Amino acid sequence: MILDIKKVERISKALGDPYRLKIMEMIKKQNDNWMQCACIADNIDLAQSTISHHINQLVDADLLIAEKDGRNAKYLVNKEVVTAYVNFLNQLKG
Amino acid sequence: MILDIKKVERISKALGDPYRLKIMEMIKKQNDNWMQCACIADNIDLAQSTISHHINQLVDADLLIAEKDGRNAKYLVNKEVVTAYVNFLNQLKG
DNA sequence: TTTATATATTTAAATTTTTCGATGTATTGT
DNA sequence: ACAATACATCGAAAAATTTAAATATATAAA
Repeated sequence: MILDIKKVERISKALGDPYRLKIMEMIKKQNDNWMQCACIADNIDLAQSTISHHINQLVDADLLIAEKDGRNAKYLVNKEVVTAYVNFLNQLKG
Repeated sequence: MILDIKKVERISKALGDPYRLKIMEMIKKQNDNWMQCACIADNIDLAQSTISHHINQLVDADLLIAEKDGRNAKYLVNKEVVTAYVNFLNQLKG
């Protein structure tokens, strides 16, 4: 998968915030890489609407895959996109 | 080299801007990876002070290594930091 | 030494992002 | 049907970022 430059910008911007980085790391640490929204909110000291906004940015950047499960939301790290982003970065090394 | 989370944030933020991404790509494309500030300014339609500000953010994040050469400034992609950033990202895949 | 050149810094305005409270929507449980 | 739960969206204030003009600094050239 090859990312266009606008996508690289979105991904970078999404990763350029301490709370969003924390969210990514929390989800990574789950055994199956899945995490429920409510559990994320339990571990971050921000208003629910603010957390929702942050998660949205990660999903918009395709760093997270969102799935609805009844009234819950679950999130998974999108490995394919992380790999594509890494490939872009490796290019920068020439 | 292992980056702390604050550094990862700075690097991500530095890469989260179209002009800064363009600067990184321009420098990468040079045969020896070096590029003069004036040459960068020639290729980007922003005020000189704005470009200086953008370059500063890339240097602050250690994505670029700056070197003074008389009254000129030259910049080099810091491969070691890019590699460390890539390592952090690969971790996110679990 | 005076002038020109290359880059950095300061200041302030414009824009974007972050944040939260309030409200909306959809789903589950009683 | 009604209340409770989980998450999303809206609107507005606060904070951070981007931008450029003006100015400063440092080096080179005449």
